[in-house]
Amino acid sequence: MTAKSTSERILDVAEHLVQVRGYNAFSYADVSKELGIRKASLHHHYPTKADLGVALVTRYRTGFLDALATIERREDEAPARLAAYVALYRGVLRRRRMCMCGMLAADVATLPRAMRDGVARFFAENEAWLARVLEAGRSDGTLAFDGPAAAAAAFVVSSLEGAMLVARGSGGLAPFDAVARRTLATLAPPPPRKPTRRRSG
Amino acid sequence: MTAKSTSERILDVAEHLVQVRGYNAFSYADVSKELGIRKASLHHHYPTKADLGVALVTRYRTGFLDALATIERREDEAPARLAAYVALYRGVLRRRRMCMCGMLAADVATLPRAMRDGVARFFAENEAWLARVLEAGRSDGTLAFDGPAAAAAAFVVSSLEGAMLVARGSGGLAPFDAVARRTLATLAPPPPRKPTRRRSG
DNA sequence: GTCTATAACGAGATAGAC
DNA sequence: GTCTATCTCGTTATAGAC
Repeated sequence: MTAKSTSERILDVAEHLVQVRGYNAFSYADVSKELGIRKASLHHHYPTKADLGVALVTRYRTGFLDALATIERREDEAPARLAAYVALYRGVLRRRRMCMCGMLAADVATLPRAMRDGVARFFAENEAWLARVLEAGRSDGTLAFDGPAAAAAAFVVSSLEGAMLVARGSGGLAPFDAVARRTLATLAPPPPRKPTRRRSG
Repeated sequence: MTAKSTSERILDVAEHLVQVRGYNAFSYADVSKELGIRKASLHHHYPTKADLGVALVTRYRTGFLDALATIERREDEAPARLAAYVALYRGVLRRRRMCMCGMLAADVATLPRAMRDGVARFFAENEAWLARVLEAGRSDGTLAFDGPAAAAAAFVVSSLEGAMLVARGSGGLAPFDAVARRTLATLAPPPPRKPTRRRSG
């Protein structure tokens, strides 16, 4: 564990600020205060706010890809992979943050093009990964759903992003968990036989 | 149709700006330009931006309640009411906007308390209305789902808000429609008998 | 109710010393 | 790579004439 470079610590602080306040509600001054370093020094690492924003999106997106790869190494079954995917989101919310790209999706009309492209790519990559997992689960019978896997994947991403968004405005983890459980239940295979009318959630 | 008062036209423009850019990315200058009226005049109607923000949330929230009441007058069956509810969201997205309270939910950390309370109330009222519709539908057999109606209602709101959010970043109406259809399918009663394995979505 | 004028502040950004 | 100093602009907000 080498000590973090200044440019990385800038990204850490800026990422947190974007996840909590949004892209347009944080400033170099905020990062400066938090890091105990002057504004001008920040501009040395990221000349413009757009540069910082692009670095932020790129790191977040590739970090997420890494996390997805880790899930695939650790879990073999589709349902376990799905659960780990949900846990990824839950971990963000537990730290009282919103998914950074969900946040940026709200700000999208005000973002430089390179950032917008990064955000779109984040969602595309998430859905592609999920679609693969879902399709595999349907093939081996551990999951069940109708229609294209890509559509089911988009549904999962939307539900989770929406659950985070709404949970921030209302409650916290409990509402998120309820929505997440319901989303996963959508993909569960039907019970073997003789449905004795038991609660599924 | 009486001519709109200036204070209402201010709300119209500000609402649009919030839905597209977010609360922290619009200014009195933007509204001023759009309306052809000086910034100082805006302050006559809404002394501070917080005042404007609170008026914005209140009007949006009560307007939504009116729309829900209209749905209940026009549609008798739970599935039709649900479909009309989804159409409400779709209409917002079709105009290339995001649900204003979904937008404000992203900005929540930067909002004055009165606005936060309004946003929370918006979601609470939406979920309460939906829960009533869902419970009625389950009672008369036009809908089917497990668990408390309130949980299913929260799930619907989250999915739709998330679908709007993600659709803005990626595609447009088509991805939203796909998610909405899938969300509604979650609440559909099982087909009568002999499921001949046909696509449900 | 709308205007001109202006205050007070914070934003993103740059120059140049160390 | 960090600093001080400074610039320019946009922001919210106020005072007071019309």
